[in-house]
Amino acid sequence: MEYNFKEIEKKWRQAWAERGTYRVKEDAEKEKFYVLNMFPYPSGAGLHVGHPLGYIASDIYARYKRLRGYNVLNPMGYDAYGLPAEQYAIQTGQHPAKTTEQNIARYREQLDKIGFCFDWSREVRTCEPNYYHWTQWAFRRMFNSFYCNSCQQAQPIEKLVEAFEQNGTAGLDVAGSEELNFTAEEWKAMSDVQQQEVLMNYRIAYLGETMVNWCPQLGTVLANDEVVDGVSERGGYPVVQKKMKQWCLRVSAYAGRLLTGLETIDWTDSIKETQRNWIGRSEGTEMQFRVKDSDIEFTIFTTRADTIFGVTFMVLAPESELVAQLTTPEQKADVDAYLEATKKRTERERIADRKVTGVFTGSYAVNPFTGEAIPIWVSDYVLAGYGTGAIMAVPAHDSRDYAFARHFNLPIIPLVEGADVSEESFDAKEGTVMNSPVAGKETLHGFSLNGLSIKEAIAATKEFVTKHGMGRVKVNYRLRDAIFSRQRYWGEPFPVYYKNGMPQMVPEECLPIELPEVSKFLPTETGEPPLGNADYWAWDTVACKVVENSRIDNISVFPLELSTMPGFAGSSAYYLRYMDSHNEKALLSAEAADYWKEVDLYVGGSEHATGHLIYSRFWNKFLHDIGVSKVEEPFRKLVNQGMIQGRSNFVYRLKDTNTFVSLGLKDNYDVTPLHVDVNIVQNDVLDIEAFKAWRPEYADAEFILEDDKYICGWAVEKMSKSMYNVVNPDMIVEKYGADTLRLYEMFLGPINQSKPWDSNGIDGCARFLRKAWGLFFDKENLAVTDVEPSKENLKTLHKLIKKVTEDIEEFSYNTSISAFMIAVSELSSQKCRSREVLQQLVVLLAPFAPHICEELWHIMGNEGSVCDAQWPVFDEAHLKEDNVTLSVSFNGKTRFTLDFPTTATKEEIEAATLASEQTQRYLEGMQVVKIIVVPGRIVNIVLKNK
RNA sequence: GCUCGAAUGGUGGAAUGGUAGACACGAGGGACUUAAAAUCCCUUGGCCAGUAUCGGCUGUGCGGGUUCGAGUCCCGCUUCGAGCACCA
Repeated sequence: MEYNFKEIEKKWRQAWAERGTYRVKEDAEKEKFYVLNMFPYPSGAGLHVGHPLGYIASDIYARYKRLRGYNVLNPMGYDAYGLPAEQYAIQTGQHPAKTTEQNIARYREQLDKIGFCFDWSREVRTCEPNYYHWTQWAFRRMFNSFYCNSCQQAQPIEKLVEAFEQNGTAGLDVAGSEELNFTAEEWKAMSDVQQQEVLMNYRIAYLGETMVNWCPQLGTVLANDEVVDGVSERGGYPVVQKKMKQWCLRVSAYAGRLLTGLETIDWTDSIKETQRNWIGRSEGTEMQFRVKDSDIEFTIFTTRADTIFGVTFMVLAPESELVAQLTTPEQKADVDAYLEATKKRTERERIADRKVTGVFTGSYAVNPFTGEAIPIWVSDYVLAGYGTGAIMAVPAHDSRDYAFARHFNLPIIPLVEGADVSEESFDAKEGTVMNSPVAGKETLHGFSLNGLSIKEAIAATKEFVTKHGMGRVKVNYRLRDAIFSRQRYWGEPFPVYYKNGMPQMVPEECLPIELPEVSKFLPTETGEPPLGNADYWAWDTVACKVVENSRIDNISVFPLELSTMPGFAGSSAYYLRYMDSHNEKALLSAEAADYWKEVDLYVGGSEHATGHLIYSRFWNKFLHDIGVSKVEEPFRKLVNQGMIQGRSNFVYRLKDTNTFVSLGLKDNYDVTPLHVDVNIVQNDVLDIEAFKAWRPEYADAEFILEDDKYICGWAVEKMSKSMYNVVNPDMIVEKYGADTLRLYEMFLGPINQSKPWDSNGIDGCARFLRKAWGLFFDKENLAVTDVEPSKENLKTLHKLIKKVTEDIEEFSYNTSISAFMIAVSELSSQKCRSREVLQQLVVLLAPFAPHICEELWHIMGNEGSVCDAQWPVFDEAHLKEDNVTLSVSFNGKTRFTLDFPTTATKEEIEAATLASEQTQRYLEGMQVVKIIVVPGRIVNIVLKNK
């Protein structure tokens, strides 16, 4: 019987949908397993063959786990808010909701053809009110929370108010934007607005005036991970630094937990390392410096407290408030000019030309250890946002300080024995300390580091500084708070209105605040975000609710927040929502959270390492703190699928003609390479008729062929429309079937590796499925019978069970497919007819090729679905043989093989090997030093000359 | 500059320290066919020898080392990829 994949796949697609085969419910009887894919942004271009790679890999795992008896949750949805739909709206006037709807429909159609076991009843879309209700809800809770450093947890803001009323800031260890100090009396004396402003300093979601990445072309601010090399990630437009009032999330408060949490999860080292870099923990010392002839004191941060004796100048960031305080009248003009100049330079320019610039303030600091005066400079190589925005400069042992000292002719004092600082600084943290202090100089309490190793010196200085109240040990993180506002239309609206200039949360029971309709999607004439175009009273749902619940008489005097939330808002807790996606009362029920807990396997691209994967860990930790999420870390195991690149094809046109030269001959002519649609090229051979029909200008093209064929050139490039190298999964499904596509995508190589898509090898997988199908039939009839399986049959089967089970657990799908190919060809040559063996083969193959296996399962007369079969049990006994063949080596070089009974002991093998005729030939004139027997593998005889 | 990862035939890629190149593609040869497609069989890292005899050498980016034995472990490089990058 012919393998008719079109009919089979259509039939089972429908049957699975009708029967709800992939619906899951919480089931206390069964152990749960949660498989998740990073949900896609539905772009207008549809899916290309790269997108399903991860989905197929996780689908195989989900199906496998189900066959092993787990209750598997494998949901899917859409990250539906995003810039492309909005930009399309600006250009065409088409509402983003409509574009998004259409794109989702297309995605769904494509996804359905591949045979995934998604439970679509749990689908979420981030742009739907019943979903973003909970995004707004979480934001609201963050606004009403602060982070307690001593208990490492988010807590309700009321607790903080209570503390202020009793003791002011005394004894508090909480995360804040700035360090504030006030007494309970001072707190009580504050006006309502003043108190609100103080609280804003501590809220986890807060409105803060910070330096932001402003992208004028996009008309919006961007988060740090959305800016690459000083331009926007989307569109590549320039980004400038600008001080603006923006919503922020206090991610930095969670830096410590984000870092230590990495140790508890099963992710690749490279992603963990990337996150560690991004979090950027650095342990150092904060030290106070007094300004000479002044009461002013300021604090610096250093990881190299040991280099205190080599400080020859101090540097302030241009943005630092100290600059104005410390600049002397004589220097004021110079400093002002410098500040003006740095303000004009964008981030990009600062990165591009690292010129050494700076200016002297005219003031001096006092070295707390030696009493020496040290000049204080201003330079933009010191960043305001990190540490305290001020540093002690040690040119001998820091390359940046060194460059600065050289440029401005400042002294350089080496502090490490043998370090040569005549050409460059010595930055390494190894060696023995000297000149600390310089011989004969007096220091505070006679403090000296001379003779210690650098590590010892760092520790000694820390201890001394702490003991004498000169500073404290401090851990700094590079991780910044996330900027959470975007001046865009197509995003979640904030549940916020303003009263007396201070933001107020819309009451919880009024959520969700729905996105209003607008007349146009651009900023307003007064420069407000697009939401400013909404007819104010068109926010009727919002307005009415606010009026009712807050008993506000006239809403129009209380402006609404016009920014929307960024892309990562909706994607930060979607994995929780899948657990209970129809719940209207809560983000999810406690029962659902208790049952599903966390994602056991998360599959997606590594490009989200510093974006989504940080934000959602943060978000989950917050939700964990308030009791919604049951676990500290949301994603237990993470697998990163590689990117599928495009493999472009080229034709070579003779200059100024319509004649094309085949690849092998092109060097003899003057030719221009042109991209050609990969879909009219097979195995690099151009389909000439299709080429002529491709474009009108090629209709009468002529060709210079080799071997009667036109061979195309190729290159690996990004998969994109303009390179004509996009391959759609639909086309592959049409031509070969979904099962072949699934197998081939997995056979391409390890899933975590990036590789170009190349349709060349797909025939091999198609052939394999036809051969597998052929095992079950004799011409037109089912050939499977109840005969006893032969020993060979069982051996082949159990070899396969072992290999496939191990490989799936390790996501090594390409090797398990190889194992299937071997098994099928063995069973085929064994003429296996055994129902027992073939049925187990079907179950093993079902995760990879579900349609064909479901069909075979039913043809063999089984009830139900192959999805609910039992995973075959491996039995070692079937692999045992009477004889084992061992290779015999001399000095590690294999010479011949010998057969031994399986039961032979090491000693018997040794003796028999030595006695054998073949061995004797090699022993002539040699002496046996020793014999190594590795059971089942090798016998190695070590020889030397007599 | 720092951190992490990788390097194996014409191609994608296999190899718990134990016969390197599984499996697949491509290529070459053959069978069937009027022919093509499909299918099946053989060969396929390189060099040499040989086909009456199932043979030899070499080979996993480069240079060392550990080991009876290294693609695999250790040290030092080269190249490529990824992340961070004036973070004190």
